[in-house]
Amino acid sequence: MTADSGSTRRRGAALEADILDAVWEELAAVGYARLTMEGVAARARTGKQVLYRRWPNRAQLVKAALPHRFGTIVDQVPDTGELRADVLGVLRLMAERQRDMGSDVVVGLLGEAPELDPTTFGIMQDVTRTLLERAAKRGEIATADLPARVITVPAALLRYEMMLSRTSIEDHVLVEIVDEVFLPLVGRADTPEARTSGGDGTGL
Amino acid sequence: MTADSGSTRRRGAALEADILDAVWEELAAVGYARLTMEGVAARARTGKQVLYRRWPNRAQLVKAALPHRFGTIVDQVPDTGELRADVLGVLRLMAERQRDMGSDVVVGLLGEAPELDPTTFGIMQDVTRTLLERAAKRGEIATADLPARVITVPAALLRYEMMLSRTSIEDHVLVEIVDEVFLPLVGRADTPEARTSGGDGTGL
DNA sequence: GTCGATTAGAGACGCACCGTCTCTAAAGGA
DNA sequence: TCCTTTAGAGACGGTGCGTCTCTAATCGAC
Repeated sequence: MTADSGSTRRRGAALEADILDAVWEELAAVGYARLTMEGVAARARTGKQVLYRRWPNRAQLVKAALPHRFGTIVDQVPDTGELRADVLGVLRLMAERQRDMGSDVVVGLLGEAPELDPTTFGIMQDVTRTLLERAAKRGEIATADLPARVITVPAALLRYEMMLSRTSIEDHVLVEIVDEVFLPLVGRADTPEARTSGGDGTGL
Repeated sequence: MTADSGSTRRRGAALEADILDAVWEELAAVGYARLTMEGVAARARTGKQVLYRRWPNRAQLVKAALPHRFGTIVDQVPDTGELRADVLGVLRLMAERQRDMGSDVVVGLLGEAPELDPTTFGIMQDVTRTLLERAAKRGEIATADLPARVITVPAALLRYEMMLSRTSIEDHVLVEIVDEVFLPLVGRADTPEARTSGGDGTGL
């Protein structure tokens, strides 16, 4: 639906942008599982060869469409002055993205692109570490010097949830991850026993 | 490689068992991504129709092959008298299974079988709860009455790790999940600050 | 033991999509 | 203006899907 580019023949970056838009529309129309190179080419009004000249396969094509649509998450990290709100904000960003792109994209990509992992998934560790360091500087937590395993917990739990559920993630899940797991783990000053019984996590 | 069944025509349960064995061999030979119905049929020396008569698609077929190979995990839950060893034991069981079936099976199944989740994945919550209740009864932890979100943490983190990594999970990852995340969360009596700096988790 | 219902084994079939290849002509730079 | 690049279009062989058809082996009923 990129409106123009009606009659003239597109090239280079402009063509590429149209193609990635088409990927996005195709994703919305049929989902990742039934997205085909031919479908994308048709929607972008171009030939398959044009696609294959740029990306070796479906997974790489879709992977390229994501930042084209979203930009990097690093530019959108919240800074509210409170750790809980920061982490929750980041998780909400992730959930929102997944809602936009359809629930089967992440697991689909993962299944097809073994080499996808490090760049795409490693970023969240840096983001979370940044939030922790800010919180430590504010005195909100004792130290940001936590094991990588702990730092990656919120993103890992959320992504696991995303991969399992075909539907979009409800907000209370994010709240639970933060309040029942992450904050207790990082030892935030004012929530030592926030997790006594089976609360539904919607409080606060 | 089920040895016999050389000349006579198989039927019913015996045939089914041979097919599921063939699935397993095919999985080992080519991995989930390149496993085909035709390949399985050929290896089991039968026709595709025999497969389709029993399972509607590849995902269901493979899903059926897993318990045929492994049995249910519920029958193998360890009971060592110590929470840490119990949880670690269960995680090792999961990791071992994944090592056996190939790293791409879980994510592959997940991508193709939306309806797979609840039965297959929900079991770990009950297992972990059982371990916690035993520990509580022993007085090792204050209470087993923890939020579901916390109880599912170890299995969730491990499965996330399994889905990301193409290779098999190293044992120190399991140790980290238990020592740096799970035990601190359930508030085990004797490990209040086991998580000061970036320990490698191999201790003990 | 014979008969009838079931279903295994084998393969052909049309279909969808893959990834490659070829060709013409439009675009853009020198 | 010419020349290089490459878009747009489609054909191609190949693979695997899921369906369908046919023969004959097997099993249960009697």
